[in-house]
Amino acid sequence: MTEAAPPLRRDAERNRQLLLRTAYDLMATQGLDVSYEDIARAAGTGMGTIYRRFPQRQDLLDALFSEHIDTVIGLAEQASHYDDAWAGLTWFLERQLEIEAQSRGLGELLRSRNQATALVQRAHERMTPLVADLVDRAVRAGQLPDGATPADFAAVHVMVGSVMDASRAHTPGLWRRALRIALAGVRHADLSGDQPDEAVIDRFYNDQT
Amino acid sequence: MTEAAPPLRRDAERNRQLLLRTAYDLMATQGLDVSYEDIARAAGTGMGTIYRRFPQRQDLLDALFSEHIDTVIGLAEQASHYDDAWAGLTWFLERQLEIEAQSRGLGELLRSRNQATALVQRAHERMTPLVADLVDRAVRAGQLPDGATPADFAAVHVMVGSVMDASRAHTPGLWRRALRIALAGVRHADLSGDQPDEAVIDRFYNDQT
DNA sequence: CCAGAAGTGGAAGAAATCTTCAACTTGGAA
DNA sequence: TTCCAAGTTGAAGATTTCTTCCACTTCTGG
Repeated sequence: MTEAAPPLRRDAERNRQLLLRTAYDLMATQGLDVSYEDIARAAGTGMGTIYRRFPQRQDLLDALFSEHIDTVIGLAEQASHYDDAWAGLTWFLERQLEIEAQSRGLGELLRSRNQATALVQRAHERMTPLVADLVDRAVRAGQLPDGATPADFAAVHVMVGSVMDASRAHTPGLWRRALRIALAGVRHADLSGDQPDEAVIDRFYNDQT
Repeated sequence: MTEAAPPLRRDAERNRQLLLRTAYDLMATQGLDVSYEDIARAAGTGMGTIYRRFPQRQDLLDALFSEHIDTVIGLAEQASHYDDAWAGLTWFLERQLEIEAQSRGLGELLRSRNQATALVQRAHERMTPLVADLVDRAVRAGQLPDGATPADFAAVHVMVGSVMDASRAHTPGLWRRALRIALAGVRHADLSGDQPDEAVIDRFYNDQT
């Protein structure tokens, strides 16, 4: 498999952590597209240091967000164990969006306005079946209208996220209201026509634009 | 007031039209951030020509989109004359989004993911009171729950737009389903808590990020 | 304490856009 | 037909961000 990387020198490891913390903070408020120069300056290191440690932006994103993404996957797993499928769905969406509300960067990653990393792709592969099962059960239990699909919940996710992005700076809680609207919507809308298939979800979260 | 600009020479006017058509087409598929170089190349002119005619990007956007924006304002006015307020609201949103579906650039402008021009600002100033009146009437008629606000419709607009952006390339009609969801949502959600005031709308559409 | 491997800094090259401008071309009034 | 104001072109400078590289510094094992 992959070679075990030799451990970093003490000072190098300290710098690595410093860069990660700094990058995380900057991305929490400014989104994923913070320049390496800004991160290095804020961390007080040179450009060379961040490039040596994270040659590809991908490497930085993975290091920054993989555990958060695992957390979200964990939420989906927890939700899938709910007896009440609708309760599971709403609980999961709300938790996931709360996490995204903490960090603009993480939100962008999970909703992939920008770079869809392998990390995120795997996360969606794991979560989609879980959500699909919940949707299925909710439909059978009469909690959702016939024709509701997992793609509708991807849409809810993206929709609420867009409100979050547009209002984060001035009305941080507004996304909860949007979530109430969107969730009430999937329950009450007529979703019988032309259901989007599951492939739509992938494309949805991989908007290369 | 402003001096009447002398009319352009025939060939210059031809070039101007050519640039406008080219820019419109490019922005319809790629969004507002097309480079001047791309536009000039596609139109077959030099860089200097586009800069001479539209020194600020603002000038180009105004020339490109002002009539479309007037069209949308006209839709809001028509809608405001509906006796059935709910029918007016849904008709307006659907028409507006159909127009945005034709052109990614126009959608970005109307939802101001990017530059909020004076043009768009004025448009919102004109449309907001009209929508507010419709929402008011719909609430009084029992077509919308107490607590529904104009800002909720701004949210619906942005939400459906985000689905449109994420799916335009592969599932062009998906936004209609999202619109059904969002509209069913505002009718059925509990909107009694902490209403966003109207100032939220402006900020919403002026996301400076 | 020392040698050398590991790590660092920041200037400099590369690439992509934006913007200007001086030499050249063209339309149209007289 | 002539002339010149208006218009055009595309190369070149300015900016911004990305990326590399090497002289210099700092750890750490022996």
